[in-house]
Amino acid sequence: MHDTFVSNPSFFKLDATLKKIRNYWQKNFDAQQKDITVDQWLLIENLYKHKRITHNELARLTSKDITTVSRIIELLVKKELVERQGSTDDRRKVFVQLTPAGVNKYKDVRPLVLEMRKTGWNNLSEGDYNELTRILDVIYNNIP
Amino acid sequence: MHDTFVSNPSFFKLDATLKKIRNYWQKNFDAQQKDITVDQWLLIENLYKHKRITHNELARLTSKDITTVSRIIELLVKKELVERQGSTDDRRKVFVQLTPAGVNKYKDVRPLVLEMRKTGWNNLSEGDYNELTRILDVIYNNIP
DNA sequence: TAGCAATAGTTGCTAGAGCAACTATTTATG
DNA sequence: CATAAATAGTTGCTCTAGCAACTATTGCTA
Repeated sequence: MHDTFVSNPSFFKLDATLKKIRNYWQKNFDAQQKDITVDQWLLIENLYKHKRITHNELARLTSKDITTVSRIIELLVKKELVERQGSTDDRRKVFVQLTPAGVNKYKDVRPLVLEMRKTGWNNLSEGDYNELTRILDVIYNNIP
Repeated sequence: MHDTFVSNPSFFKLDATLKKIRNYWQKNFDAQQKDITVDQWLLIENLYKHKRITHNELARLTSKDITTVSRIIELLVKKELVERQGSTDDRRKVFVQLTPAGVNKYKDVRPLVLEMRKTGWNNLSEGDYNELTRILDVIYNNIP
């Protein structure tokens, strides 16, 4: 591993790519008046999958800070897409789940998301996808 | 390209990896009292390379919004690591360059950055690096 | 059982991201 | 030459990120 390799700012390329994706998603959300942000979507997606979970689990699933999750949930509650329910057996916990409107939002936005993912993966094979996954996993696990 | 492939949230993995890297960098900066953020570092690195450039060019080089660059520069000016100079031939432009203290900061932080990059690339080959670069480039260019 | 540590969540703070609206200047076009 | 269009940058706004400090509750342990 020679120096040019090490000094090459791969970090930057990751950041640039992610920003471009995020931007593209947000512009499409806005253009189709979906009235959500990309991160709000990520939470909705996870809530649809897991039905009823705590802030903590949601944070872990989304790789987000608990404080960030707390605030995004707050916005989603205001939009009446999500509701909170204090746990009865452990009164520290707060469960979160989609409202019927939240479920509708998921179903409404989902096709657009699939379409955008397809656009991103254009000209790439499943092997490429596996490679990317593998490399990112190694990097992730390299970092203490 | 079957559905599991398309629906797989690669976006999420990119985001998670980047956050982990960014976090690791920041923690090391803090632990060694470098007194900068990761994005402030990215600007310093670019200013060291390009000596004297405008906000606009800096934004393009770093894939950052001009407004964001403007604000980061402001913080760096407060820290006396960077100085601004209005252009004389085009009075809309503002040139930015490192102060001597800024150059010292670059030289002080640089070894730590190289070390951290090495950590991230542990167990990966130059081929992996090329693959990652290639795939991210394709994704980047797929997006309008 | 009393007291302390651990856990779940919230609030305050600083910083980065990006859009919209604005000023100031330069360039293009009539 | 005058006016419009384009460009560089700043400011205000909302949202996300993450740290520190805080409350409330639960679990552990002497």
